[in-house]
Amino acid sequence: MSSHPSSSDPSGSASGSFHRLHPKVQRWVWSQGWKELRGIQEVAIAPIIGGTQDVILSASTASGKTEAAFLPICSRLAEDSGGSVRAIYIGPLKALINDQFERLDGLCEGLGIPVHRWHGDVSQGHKSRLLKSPAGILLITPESLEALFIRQGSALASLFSGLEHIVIDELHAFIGTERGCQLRSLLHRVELTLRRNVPRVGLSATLGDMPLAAEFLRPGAGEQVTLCNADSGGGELLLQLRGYRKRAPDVERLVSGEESEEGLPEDEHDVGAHLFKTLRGTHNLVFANSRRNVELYADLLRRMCEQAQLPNEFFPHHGNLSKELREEAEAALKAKQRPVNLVCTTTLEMGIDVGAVQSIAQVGVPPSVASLRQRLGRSGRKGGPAVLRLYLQEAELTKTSPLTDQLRVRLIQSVAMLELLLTNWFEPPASGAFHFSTLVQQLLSLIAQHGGVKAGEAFSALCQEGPFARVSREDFVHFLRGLGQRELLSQSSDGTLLLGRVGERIVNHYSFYAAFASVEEFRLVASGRTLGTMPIDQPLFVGTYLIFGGRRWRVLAVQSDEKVVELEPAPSGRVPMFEPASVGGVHDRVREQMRAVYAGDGVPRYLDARAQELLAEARANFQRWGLAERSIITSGREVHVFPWAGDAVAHTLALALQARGLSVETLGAVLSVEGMQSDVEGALRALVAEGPPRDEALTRHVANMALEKHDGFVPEDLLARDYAARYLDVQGAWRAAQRVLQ
DNA sequence: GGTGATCGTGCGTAGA
Repeated sequence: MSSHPSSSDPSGSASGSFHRLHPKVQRWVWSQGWKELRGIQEVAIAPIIGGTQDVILSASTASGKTEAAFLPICSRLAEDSGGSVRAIYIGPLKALINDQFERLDGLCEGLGIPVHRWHGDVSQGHKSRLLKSPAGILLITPESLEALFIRQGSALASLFSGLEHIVIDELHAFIGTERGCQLRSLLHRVELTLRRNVPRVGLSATLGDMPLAAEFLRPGAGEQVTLCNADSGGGELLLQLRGYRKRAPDVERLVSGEESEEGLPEDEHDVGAHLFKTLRGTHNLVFANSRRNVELYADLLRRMCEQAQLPNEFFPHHGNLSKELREEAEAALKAKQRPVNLVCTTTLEMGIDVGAVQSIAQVGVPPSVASLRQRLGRSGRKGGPAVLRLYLQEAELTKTSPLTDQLRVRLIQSVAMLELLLTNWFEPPASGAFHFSTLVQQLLSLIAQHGGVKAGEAFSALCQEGPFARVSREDFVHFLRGLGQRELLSQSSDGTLLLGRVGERIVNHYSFYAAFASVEEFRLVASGRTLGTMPIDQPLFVGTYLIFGGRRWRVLAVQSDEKVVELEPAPSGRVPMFEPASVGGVHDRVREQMRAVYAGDGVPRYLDARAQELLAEARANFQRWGLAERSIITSGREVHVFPWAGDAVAHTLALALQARGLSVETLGAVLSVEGMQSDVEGALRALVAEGPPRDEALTRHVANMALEKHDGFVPEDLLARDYAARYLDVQGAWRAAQRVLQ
């Protein structure tokens, strides 16, 4: 082992937890040349090394959270790590597992602790070796753990017999999702199999609501979870919001399919020109909201490099690009040997470490304050300020401009979100769903694991004590009957639940292991090289142009059976015509803040001159329509209702008006209703008088409620309840109706 | 003069 620096010995650190680590682990720390343990590593030792507590480690990106969890865990395993798998690490991404495997292997090698990784890209040979002589640490995805339950159900108890720790990385990515629900169920089923609890450690960078995260980590006993928080606190933030005017679309040009000389409208050029000027020569991330915009800007910026006779510095990065193209881009950014900018979707919000970047650019309305915060965390490490530039386009106004353009809702929503970001508020994760789709999966998986289960046992394992605690016994019986009718289940003469004909088929296909739904995608190939995949929902013709991988292509052939599109390089690409006002579920707080921005007169210092103009226009139009005093206005044949509340309230209100025979369109912040204002007011008054509407009265008007993977098997009434819990807010809508009428 | 509405994650086995 290497030298022991005496003056800056890690054992000299303040709280002195270092000495509790195993001597070999201490030696590894010295060998790394670390002067001291990081804050989170220091505080994590005591609660984890005891081997009995559930722990959440919350600290910023690249703060050494993995080591914080595994220095104490490895200390416990250093003398003996055999007999069975002794610690499980669960990661949301294969790439993250590969990263952590490299890091952990270095630590564990000298300790004689075997480290195994297990996911879809790991060879059968490695997997069978672990099954033959299980030991040490297992790094695995939730899906592969699911596969273990189904394929190795009877061997699981011995495989995990001596399990002492379960570590969950990127905990926040699981909270409130189908995948997170699946994970909770799997963790619970591990403990049922072993007939004892196994301490859990959750790792995360951004956990706003710690009690909620703790309850997710250990359902029913969240208050007993030890919270270790070592965030350095908010550093300096440099912020700018840049406004742009977008010309009204030239219909003639759009109809004829003709494009401006450079193939793009000038508006994108303005944003692109500023991005090019400010970012080139350094390392930055550009978040562009959709894969389509990522491709658009990556292509534009690459061509600007060409024009300036520079080597390309801009690369696209999104989930449909092939692994090779993504890894090339990530490696180039991480290496920092030459200037590299990645134009990306949410792919670079979390996960693998690409190192700190100079700045973050956000093009278009951010999806949420929470994701903005996460994105910001990628810049300004090592003491420097975090830099965020937000680019926003608003349409040039004409006599017929729609109300949302007149009110500059994109700009105002972005200002509202930045204001909330500055007060340190961000959206809590979704909660309240029943997750019936994942209950289908977990029930079938439980049956496959044991070869069959009694209904009472299944209810107790999954609902009573498991993650589906909100499902009553009565509902469960109804649910089982529905699955029986659809041949997912059958029942033996002694009442044991078995897989039915359909159940057998879906469980035995590998696509069963994931809890989330996926769309059918085409593979894009150019001269034998796979560029990536793309969901294609409309017919593609030979000769069609498209942009992908940051370049322009022409379709040569479409092979529908093989789901392959063959491409050749092309000089021009199609451009999107419209940009949605916002994406995803906007929170109540954001819309309340928007109203405050409209009604106020302060001008945030981070607005550039054009953005200030647009803000002034928005406020003038807000006043002109009298929206400070009222929330219903009539324009032409449309009545506009402003509930100043989030998407759940707006959606509920729209359904309630539809239930009264009105034709309603939801445009984010505004509901547009066809008809007379008096009719709309009458409907709202009736709604207020009758009290909060019942779910069933509203979901009747929803065309498609089956949105999750196995929803098609769930009885209609249960599905409606799940839909209402996820997407509606009846109390909020009732209060909003009262406010609107005031 | 008026469309369209996000992103991302994952996978076993047999047989050639």
